Amino acid sequence: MLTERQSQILKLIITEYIQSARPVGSNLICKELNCSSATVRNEMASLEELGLLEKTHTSSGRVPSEKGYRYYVDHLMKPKELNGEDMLKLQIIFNNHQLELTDCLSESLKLISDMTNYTSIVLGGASHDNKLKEINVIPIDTDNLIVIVVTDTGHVENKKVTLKNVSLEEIKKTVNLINDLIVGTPIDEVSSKLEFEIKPIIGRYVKEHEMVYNTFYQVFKDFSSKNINVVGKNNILKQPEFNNIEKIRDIFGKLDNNEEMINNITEENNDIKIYIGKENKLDEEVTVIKTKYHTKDQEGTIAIVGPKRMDYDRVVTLLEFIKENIEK
Amino acid sequence: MLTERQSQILKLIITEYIQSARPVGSNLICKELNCSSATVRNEMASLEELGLLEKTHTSSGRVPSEKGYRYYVDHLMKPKELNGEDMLKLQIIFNNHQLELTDCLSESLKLISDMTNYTSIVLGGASHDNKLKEINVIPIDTDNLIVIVVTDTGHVENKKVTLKNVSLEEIKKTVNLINDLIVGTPIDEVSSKLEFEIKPIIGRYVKEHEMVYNTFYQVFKDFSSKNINVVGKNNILKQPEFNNIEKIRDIFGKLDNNEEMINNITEENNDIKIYIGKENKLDEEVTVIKTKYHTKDQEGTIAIVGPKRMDYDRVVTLLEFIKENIEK
DNA sequence: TATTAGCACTTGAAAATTAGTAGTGCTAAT
DNA sequence: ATTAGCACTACTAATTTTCAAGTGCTAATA
Repeated sequence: MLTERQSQILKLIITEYIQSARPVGSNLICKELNCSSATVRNEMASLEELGLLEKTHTSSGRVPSEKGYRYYVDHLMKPKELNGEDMLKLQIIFNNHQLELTDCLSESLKLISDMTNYTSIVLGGASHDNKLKEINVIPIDTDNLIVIVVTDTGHVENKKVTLKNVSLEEIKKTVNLINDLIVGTPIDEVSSKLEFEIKPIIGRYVKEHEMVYNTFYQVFKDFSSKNINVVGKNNILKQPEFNNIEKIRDIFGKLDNNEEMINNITEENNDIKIYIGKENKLDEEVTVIKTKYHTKDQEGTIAIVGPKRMDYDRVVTLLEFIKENIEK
Repeated sequence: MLTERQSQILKLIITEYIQSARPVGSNLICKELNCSSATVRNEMASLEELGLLEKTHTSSGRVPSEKGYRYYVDHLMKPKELNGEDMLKLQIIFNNHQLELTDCLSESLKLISDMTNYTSIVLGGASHDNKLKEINVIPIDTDNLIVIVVTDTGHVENKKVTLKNVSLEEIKKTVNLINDLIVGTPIDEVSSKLEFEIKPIIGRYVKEHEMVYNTFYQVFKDFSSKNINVVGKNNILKQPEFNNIEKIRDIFGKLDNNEEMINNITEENNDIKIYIGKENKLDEEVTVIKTKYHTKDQEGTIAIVGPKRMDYDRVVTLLEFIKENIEK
């Protein structure tokens, strides 16, 4: 456990470093406390001993270690009041009822991204209790048709499919079967229902049943897959830690790899969670702050990615605010 | 007009510079020609006089000027045979008939982007002679419904709209009217037909006709707007001309600004056009090679963006190949 | 016992110097 | 018309110098 003064010093160093990005020396700290720089140096040495601070070289000021950030986040940081101006801008987005939820999220995270110069991610998908409302087919020509799938929350997905040698009538039959038998089913159970309830039946009615089944199966599979939106990628270039091409290429490569992102960013926890450096799966150089959100329509993850030297309390407050606002 | 030897030298310098990215000296050239470096130097001086070459400093080798590239492109470059391996990879994409045209384009340009380390852009929109096939509404709850618009080529767009105090019956009436009166209309004439043929009529049937009209008007307006896809943005980071953060920020900022991109990239010419440096509206530092494509479903622009020191003949050949393949 | 003044020492960053090299233009000879 | 030869230029990379920021330790102090 840290003494009161050690806590103060650690906190000062971290907040200072967060905004200056330069190692913090004892002189700066001792002005804030009523003691000499020598005293501060002694304390700094202890904090370094504890693994909470680091030096960049023997005679440099101190920089927080990952453990230091972790301690700050767990014990020292106190939630910041949301700046009135920021709140106002966000509220304007939330109050625009024209916007669909996903757009609303993207817009507000874009705003946050611009305000903070971090990168945001919106990862969304149909909610688990989203139910199939209806499916519909529209023939285009003899071989091609559009399948449209609608959920009870108004999410629509469409796909153009090619079905050769299958009569429109057979397709309509299949569609009717689906509409009769599995409408109302939660979207992520549709695939199995399709397999166990529809597949055995259409064999009797439909000549090319294997092909038809596969087509619909594919449509639903695409439907339930997640979508991802990475917002304000360029803002991160303003961070001094991304000042060389190697790092930029590296992080941009990762941010652009949707599959990897979905795997690494998806969050199952409903609280705001903070993953510092090695704690996150995306990149050792960054911190990811994220949370799961869910509304009646939809659920997913919103995340902010920035350098470890991140304005933790501000980001947490902003994410909390967004989460609250979209969930109602 | 250049002498034969001047042409040779200019061409050698440009091709060499394109692949080395370093100023080209007289020694390198004289080995290719049967003459001394001094002779080459004299010729280089003339070419510089003509504005086709430049020096980076008094005693440096030569670098092509924009005018030099232009001369190369207009007079010196001869179309390259498409490399067998490249062609094979592209053909695999084109032969995958599962893919919709837009995806096919995006995939092949992604491939080109990875092969060349330039950035590609697919700018697409419904073709002018795309026709409205049908519209459809699906009610979600009392206030919300989904409008689905389908064209004869299988392009589908949907939008969730909120219509308070409007009965489902009234909406259905409007939909039927649209389906009766303007199905078959080219998509970019729909808006005006909506205004002059539907608007006057629904006033009689529908109580909140103003609101209903506006809703549908908005849906079609969204539908006909263009979409843009910038592919392989990160590859351009491998180009030595983008080796400082400023330039990266600058070009990425531009590439991310969709509106600006649509304005600056859209090409109306059916040939492959080359815009070098100041000739293009996107960025002085780059060259844009682009062409308009049109298939029966769709038309738009495909473009490649790279440094002025671009592998012109290769890119032209690749673009030509893609254009040919998608247009059939 | 905790704090602090003071000083020697370390290191990196920036500026200045040096050395080397790739290339030029010009002149005079072929 | 071409070319050998040479003086000259300016960049690049390496090295050195200078400077400031900051440390750790010791000894004095409250």
